[in-house]
Amino acid sequence: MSGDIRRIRGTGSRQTGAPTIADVAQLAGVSTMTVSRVINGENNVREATRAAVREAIQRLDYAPNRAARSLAGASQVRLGLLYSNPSEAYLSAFLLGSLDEAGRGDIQLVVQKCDPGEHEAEVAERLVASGLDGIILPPPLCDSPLVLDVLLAARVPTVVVATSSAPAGIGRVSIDDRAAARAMTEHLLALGHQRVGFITGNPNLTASEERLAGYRDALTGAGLTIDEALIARGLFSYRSGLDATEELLDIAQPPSAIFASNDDMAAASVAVAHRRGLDVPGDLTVVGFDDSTLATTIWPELTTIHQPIADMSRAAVQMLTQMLRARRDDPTASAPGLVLDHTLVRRQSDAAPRRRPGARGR
Amino acid sequence: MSGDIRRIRGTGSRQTGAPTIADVAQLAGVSTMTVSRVINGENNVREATRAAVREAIQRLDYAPNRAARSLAGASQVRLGLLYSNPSEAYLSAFLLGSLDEAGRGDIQLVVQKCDPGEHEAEVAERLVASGLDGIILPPPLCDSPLVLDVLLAARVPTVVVATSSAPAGIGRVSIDDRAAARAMTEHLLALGHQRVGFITGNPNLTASEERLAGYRDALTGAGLTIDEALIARGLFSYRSGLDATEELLDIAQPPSAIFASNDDMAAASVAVAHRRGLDVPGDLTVVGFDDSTLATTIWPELTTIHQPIADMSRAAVQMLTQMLRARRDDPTASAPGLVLDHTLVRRQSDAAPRRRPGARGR
DNA sequence: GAAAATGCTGATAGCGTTCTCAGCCACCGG
DNA sequence: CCGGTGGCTGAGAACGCTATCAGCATTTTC
Repeated sequence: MSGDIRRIRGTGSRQTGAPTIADVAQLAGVSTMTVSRVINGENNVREATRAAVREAIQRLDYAPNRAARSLAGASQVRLGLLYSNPSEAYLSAFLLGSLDEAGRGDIQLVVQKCDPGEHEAEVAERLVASGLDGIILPPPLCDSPLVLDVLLAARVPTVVVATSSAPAGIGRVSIDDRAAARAMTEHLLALGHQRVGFITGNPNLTASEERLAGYRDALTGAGLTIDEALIARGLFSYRSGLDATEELLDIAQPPSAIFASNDDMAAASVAVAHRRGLDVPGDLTVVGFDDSTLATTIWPELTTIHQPIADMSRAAVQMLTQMLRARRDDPTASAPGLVLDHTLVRRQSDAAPRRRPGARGR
Repeated sequence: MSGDIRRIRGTGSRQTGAPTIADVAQLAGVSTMTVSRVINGENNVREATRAAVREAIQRLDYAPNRAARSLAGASQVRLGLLYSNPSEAYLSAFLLGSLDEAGRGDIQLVVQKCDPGEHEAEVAERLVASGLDGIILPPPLCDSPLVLDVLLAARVPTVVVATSSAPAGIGRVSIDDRAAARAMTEHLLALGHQRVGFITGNPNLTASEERLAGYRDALTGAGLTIDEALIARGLFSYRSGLDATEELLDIAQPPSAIFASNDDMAAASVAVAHRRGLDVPGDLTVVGFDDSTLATTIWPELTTIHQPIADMSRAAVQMLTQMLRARRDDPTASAPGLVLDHTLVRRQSDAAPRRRPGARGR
């Protein structure tokens, strides 16, 4: 009877055909309970036993049945994803990543929109009240003190994404915005640009400050003084990018390169440049940040910083489940932080400046 | 004992506190099985009994436990969502709608990307092999014969979205693209435009044909002859829109209005117009289709056809679950079709033509 | 060296629903 | 009046998992 790995099923119509925990237990020569322990990563199982169970799981290609699991009391993990109005491109990448990761575990993702008009705190409260196990906050909500306060008060495990600072007890996934912005600025300086304009992002987001700081770092690092006239305020929106670009190109000594804090605004810079008859990158170099799809749909394609959005949201889901588990064992466990890598993607929107920079308008 | 509606629970830690089917049964004075029958809308329950059960359900505010349900029914529903490369805006709206609907039921959504490079049929086959209960196909895959053939052959219940024709046995959710395009064209004619340019979409999608047909309908309906020079070929992409617009504006008698088959291409038309120094809508009216976020981010905001994307994907999920249920009872059940309403959204990109249309260039 | 603590494992009892099958009743035709 | 038929209902067994608690070695403690 020991060789009976593949049991014959299929007489009863209710059989699903998928292997169950009992099949695994039988193959591994242990009880179902032990298998359950291995699956749930409990630490009171002997290493040898654990290995045998793992092997059996592998061989049978076993996956736990969600329904049974949550029914039996291990309460289906439900994670909330509270978003407001990021760009569509960001949101879809973010959703894809988190969905994928959630699908891997037995995690249910509850996606909730918080419209700009609504009171953020109320929406957050409602979400918490609906009995979620944890919450993921992509930008721009990741920097909303109101929302964070609600979540901290409710003691709901939370992970913020793409912000540079998180309160204690809240997990964080991000890239190093400052280093990335610095690298991009240094790239522009290396091309020979002397006057590099910068368009900031929404001041409510810490990422905006970080990127600006990176820009300043690079200039200072190169021994240049910072001309505040070259720093225009934007809000991450296309529209704000239009205004900021007009502003930058209207100053006495306009920049030969513009570094926008995101691709939407960079696209706006390109649009303004074109409207003014300037060639990009011939007359004006424009670079962005994020590497959203917009970066490759417009012409010329944007040189930008690639931010692994899907990986970040995936990591956020992972981090949150880890936090949940850690918290069950030790309610005072602290929250981790994770910084992922960025890359500078060079495309067609940057070039060395023309010979006599700034001589044009004279 | 009859007054004991609210039972005291909460001693055992596994108790959830929510009323169960047994509570309802007890209150209604029937067995759990009868309650189950009422819940599932089976017709072999006496009307009086049914009413009593309904009443009990109301009083207890009972809601069936999803986990238990799917466990007992062996029917955890898993739906696949196979997408390729629609616009980010479309995808995120689509995901949001379907996720929301899936969350309402106990449905798991498996989202799978089919990259353009890969063989669609293979990806579809792999998806089918992974044991999904049904598949949703948003554009552009909804019009891929290869994918549809695989799904039909595997007899996997499928719903296509935003295509005008579905093979027998495949459900369909869409809007009336033809009527919408006709309405938009009639709107332009009503404004006084005599020469209305049209940019077609990707010829592989039936929606493109439908929109073109609607354009033709309107012109023919108004007693105008159709000038084929006013119809430029596009592919739904921004880039293709640039080329098509150049083409339209270069003909001998250029149009005073351009109707692009989607917003991306309309945005491209606006960009080209601006580059040529034309004011929109002063010198050129530009209208789009879809009402993607792009429509409201660019300047001027686009007059367009609003397509309820999230509602469509929601409806697709609903339809698929209905199909699954119907099929269980009667394997030969046919697939339904559903047409949702569209709306013409008027913004700032359309206006009456200048006095002497076409006299400009002379 | 006995008693108590610890580490690992398994038997059993649920979790809340639906499915199967059997039973009851009323009605029908012969 | 009997067997058959069909409508309605209920008892009990799944469904696949985890919680609980008991049991057995093995240590540790006094």
